[in-house]
Amino acid sequence: MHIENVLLRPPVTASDRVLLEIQKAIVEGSIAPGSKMSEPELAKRFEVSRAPLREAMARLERCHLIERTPNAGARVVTLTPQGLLSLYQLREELEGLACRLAAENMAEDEITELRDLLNAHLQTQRVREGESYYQEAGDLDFHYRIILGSKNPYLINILCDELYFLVRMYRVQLGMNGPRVSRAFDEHKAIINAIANRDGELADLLMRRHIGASRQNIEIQLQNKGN
Amino acid sequence: MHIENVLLRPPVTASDRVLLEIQKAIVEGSIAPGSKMSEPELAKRFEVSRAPLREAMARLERCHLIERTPNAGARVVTLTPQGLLSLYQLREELEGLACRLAAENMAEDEITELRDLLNAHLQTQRVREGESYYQEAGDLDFHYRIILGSKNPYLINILCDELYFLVRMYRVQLGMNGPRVSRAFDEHKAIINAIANRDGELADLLMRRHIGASRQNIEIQLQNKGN
DNA sequence: CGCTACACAATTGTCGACAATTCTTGAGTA
DNA sequence: TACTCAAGAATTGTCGACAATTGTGTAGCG
Repeated sequence: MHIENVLLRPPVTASDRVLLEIQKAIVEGSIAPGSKMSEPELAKRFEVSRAPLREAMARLERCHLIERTPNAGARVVTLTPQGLLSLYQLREELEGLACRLAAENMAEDEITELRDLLNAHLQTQRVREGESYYQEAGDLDFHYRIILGSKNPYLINILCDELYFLVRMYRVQLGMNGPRVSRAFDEHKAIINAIANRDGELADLLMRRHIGASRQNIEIQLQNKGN
Repeated sequence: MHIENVLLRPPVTASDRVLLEIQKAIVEGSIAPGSKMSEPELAKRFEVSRAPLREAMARLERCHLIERTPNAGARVVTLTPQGLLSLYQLREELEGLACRLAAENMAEDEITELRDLLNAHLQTQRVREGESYYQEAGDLDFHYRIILGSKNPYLINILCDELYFLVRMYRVQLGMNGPRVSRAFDEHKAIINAIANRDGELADLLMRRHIGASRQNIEIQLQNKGN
């Protein structure tokens, strides 16, 4: 049920397929941060020509997973405290806006679905206590739906296609499975209520806090790792 | 003095050159909104192979100037009231954030330069009353510097590389040269003062208003055109 | 007359090879 | 020993041709 790629079509072309594979590899760290992305090497490894590979790399750059310099090649991004801060500053603002717009624009049945989703996640969460993947998937699902509910195509594009892979990369590589889980559920519930009441201002505020708390959580992990 | 492409390198490669040419053509309307972007045709017209052309088109999609569908090709975007609204909703939020961050992070000499810039524009504005190009360039220059002053790389990328070409496209194709010019200068001045006083909250608010006013201005033009 | 299905044309996606640029290595010199 | 510079190797950028897919027009059928 996890919405993997919102605006990205099902991998119809070879470039799409390679993109998904490399995205996964980078997010999960099996291609190490900072490592060089050699076109001949990757082309051979994923069994495609360099043409679709380069197309995929262009899209990897678009979602900030790699950095290219002309005539010199590309490297996987490295995770830094400053980068995390910059990313979450943006997320707070953008997802706050998304919430406000969702409170105005979401259809009633979309809100109902969102509620059902949260309940379903609460069930699986109790059963599979601590399995961080499901929890992460559930959280992303929740955020995705609200973002889509904003009905603002540019906002959707930026958050779902360009920023969220990096968010996932930070989470996955820092191993997010702390005690924040149950609190996050409560926060999600409050946000849904605000949206259902069409209180955009409150939904905005709650989402900003929610993301702010999430950032603090990750910052702690990052500092622990640094020491 | 007009900062054309902030993060885009000088056109070192053929793909870069073609990108700049097509960007200009689309923004200025010499390639009509909604028209089909035929790869063979464009490749011949701009005297490159299809490889760099496709790379350029990938980047055009990134800044929302064209829309691609796999195996079917690309079309130039069409300007709509909804699109304008979505775009400016985002801009308000993002440039507000940029202002707040700029108030925190801009160096003193950067602020001084910004002041000088505004004064210089005021001079040329008096001389060349009504020449909308300079006025538009001046306005963009102002916004660019503040965005850069935020020191948030993701924010800079989104605004300068992905959204601003569309903003320009709306302005240029709707012929923005109304009576808003002098008011805009005053608003710019107030924003600079807030930044210089390190009052991020006020700078944020003023920028949101400034952009909101700009949106209303364009909306009027768009409605006039619709009738 | 309208609809479906097939074949053809045109366009997009992919491939392998060549050109241009950058990185590396090692010789030479101060 | 440290530095400069040049030649070689490797990588990226570009090209032209082929494969795969989509759109179109036409013929056939209901």
